[in-house]
Amino acid sequence: MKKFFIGDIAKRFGLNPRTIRYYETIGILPKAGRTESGYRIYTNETVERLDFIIKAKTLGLKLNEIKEILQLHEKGEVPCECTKEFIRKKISEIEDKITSLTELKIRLTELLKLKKYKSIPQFICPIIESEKIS
Amino acid sequence: MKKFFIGDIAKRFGLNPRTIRYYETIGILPKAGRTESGYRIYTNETVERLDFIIKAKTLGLKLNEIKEILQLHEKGEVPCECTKEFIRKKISEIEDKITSLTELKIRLTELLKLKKYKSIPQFICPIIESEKIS
DNA sequence: ATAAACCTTCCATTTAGATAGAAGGTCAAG
DNA sequence: CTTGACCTTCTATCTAAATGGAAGGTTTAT
Repeated sequence: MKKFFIGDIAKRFGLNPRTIRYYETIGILPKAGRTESGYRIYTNETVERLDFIIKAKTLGLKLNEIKEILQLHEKGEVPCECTKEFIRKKISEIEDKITSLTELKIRLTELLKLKKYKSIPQFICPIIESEKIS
Repeated sequence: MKKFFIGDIAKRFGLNPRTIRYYETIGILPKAGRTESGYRIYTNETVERLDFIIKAKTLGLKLNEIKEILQLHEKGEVPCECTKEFIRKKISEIEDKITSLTELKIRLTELLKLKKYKSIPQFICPIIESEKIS
């Protein structure tokens, strides 16, 4: 089996080698094997794990959520229920964010439409201060 | 004119006194006057400034953006153009965020609908790995 | 054999916006 | 006059996810 150094892996995933070491220190990547001189060597197993991590991140999971899933996996459990729970929570957070961003956008757009700023000299910025905060 | 201590102001705005000192250190609040014993004393001017800051924050401006606006104001300029620019940028950011959150939500929702996880034993979590990453 | 390009660890810094602890001085009410 | 609730500064910590620098050892290609 071909051995990979950290730079090979980093390049393959477009990551900084430091990031991969960081993942090891926070425990979402297993401790890498070492060459005689102390260099980390990686096998396909780690590559697959990293692939998993990146997909999960793309889905919006946080590193500590990914860690929980991986820990279930280590214990021999199929983490799908856990993952589903994270995903449900994530969807709900996303909905909340979309709602408040949409409201904010409406407010900001209305602010931009205002024309008569000049008449209120005691304000720092009439755009902001003439806003009716809900 | 009544003098206010930092706690009065903090209470009025629902802030931690530390936050108000923090705002002073980062330069979005002016250096407060002091009593003989060194206590910060606040006047209506600071109260108005803080009110401005909180409204701007509610609009989604970052503290360093607020600082820029305030610096324009100090220089005697009406910062509305600057504010409008921030607001335009903010709206555009919001639109981007809404777009990607919406896409993410669709993907996550589809993942939750999958039923046949068990058939793929070599995966860490089939929900995540059977995902087709764009 | 030597230089470039790696790798290692340790410690610190980044962003953003605060918040916490400690040690000590002050103010106000009873 | 004392007690509790303030206030001060200084330094450190938090989240999240890395990234940077320094000092030093290793590999690889020429």
